[in-house]
Amino acid sequence: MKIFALLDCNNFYASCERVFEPRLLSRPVVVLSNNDGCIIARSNEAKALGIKMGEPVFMCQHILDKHQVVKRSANFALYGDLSDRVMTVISEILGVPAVEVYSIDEAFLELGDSRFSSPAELNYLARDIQFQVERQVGIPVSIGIARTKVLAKVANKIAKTNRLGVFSLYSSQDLIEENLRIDSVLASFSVGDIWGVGYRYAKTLMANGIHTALDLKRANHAWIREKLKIHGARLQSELANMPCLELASPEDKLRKSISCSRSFGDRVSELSTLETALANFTASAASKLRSQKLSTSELRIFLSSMERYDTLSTRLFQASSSSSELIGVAHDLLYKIYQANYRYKKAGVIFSDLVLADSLQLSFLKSPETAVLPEIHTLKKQQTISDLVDRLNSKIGVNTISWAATLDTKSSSADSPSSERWRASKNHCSPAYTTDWRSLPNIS
DNA sequence: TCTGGGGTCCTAGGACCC
DNA sequence: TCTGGGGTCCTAGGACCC
Repeated sequence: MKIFALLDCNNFYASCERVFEPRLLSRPVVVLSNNDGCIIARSNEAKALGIKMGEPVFMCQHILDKHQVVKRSANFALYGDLSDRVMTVISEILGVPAVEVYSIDEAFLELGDSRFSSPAELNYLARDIQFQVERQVGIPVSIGIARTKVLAKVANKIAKTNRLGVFSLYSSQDLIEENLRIDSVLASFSVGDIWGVGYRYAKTLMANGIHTALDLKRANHAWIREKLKIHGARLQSELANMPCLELASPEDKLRKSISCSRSFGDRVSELSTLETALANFTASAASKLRSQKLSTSELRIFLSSMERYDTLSTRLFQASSSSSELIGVAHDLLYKIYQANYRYKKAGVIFSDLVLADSLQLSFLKSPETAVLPEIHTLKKQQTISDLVDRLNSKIGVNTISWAATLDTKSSSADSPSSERWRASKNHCSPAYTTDWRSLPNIS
């Protein structure tokens, strides 16, 4: 029987900000969403002040001011890079046969086999992992251990809230004894804190007298199956220490969609501004696509204003990852759904039906536009241009070279002090210390 | 008097996660 | 006045096929 560990970085974004700014270590820190609109991460000190996750900044401004809370705009270039480093450290540790990167700040680890490793040995291993990540990357982590993923999540939550570092629900080779101990833990674990039980399910469950994880485990299976569907059935099994979720393999983890969307810094009505914004989103999503060696077969765009939400998608004749081609497609869709007289507040682009670029299937049919058969060398040429742009930008610096359509050249300087009104404001952003040469920290 | 069975594909909506 | 962004999965219903 396998044992799972869930490793979770503590207050990840706030901790990332502290790696290069150690003076923040004892101060309350919050990280803000795009447009500096919402709180998306808090240090322990900020949590203690009562600042809530997802809270709009203007609603807790008084607390931020009063306690001189340090604000940082989200710096995903930095967080993504530190995340990669954490995952690399974990996967190089002996005694961890497999790793599933679950999110930017979490990973499930497989920790050998209960027939060969005692609970004490696995606790020791987890302490070592925690130590290595903190020493090599500078990010504090908590680890939960159990025989199922859901229970490992429970254990992790307990490790985190009680600042234990490591907490295990795999406590004995004797299952009966272990299950008794698990029940005592589940009895004081809120049902809404279980992984997979969100706001709505929690409401339904509590309205029916199910308040703790133990209540859920013991609830009528058919009723749970009806209300929480297949998901609930799995949850009950996992809570009962019977694994039914496995560690996902890298193939399972292949992206099914890639998107890029933004709320605008200001409301936008002009078509030319929307063209520029969508070109930027498309170029950014296409570059993500290429970094994962994928091509997209379907492109969808959406526009939203106060009054309406419009979306339109199209299938590509031939899967592509070429920025210039995809920008053209996005613009064609834009012209079909754009309506003047609306003040748009957000737009985005979504690629789906992704295929691995190296197993690209060429069409046997002629393209409806050009009436020629797609040829491998024209695809290669487009690919080469995009690759070159990616290489220059990663070698010399972000935006060293960009697509003309992404530059705002049309709007006059008269209507707005900034020609990029669609761009969100980011007034408290730390440098991209680890991903841009120009932002390399100086030590003097 | 009698009206099947087995599919696929697509979309929208709803739930969840970090 | 001011409320993010990027994902996944499941289900139901409709249109359509033979």
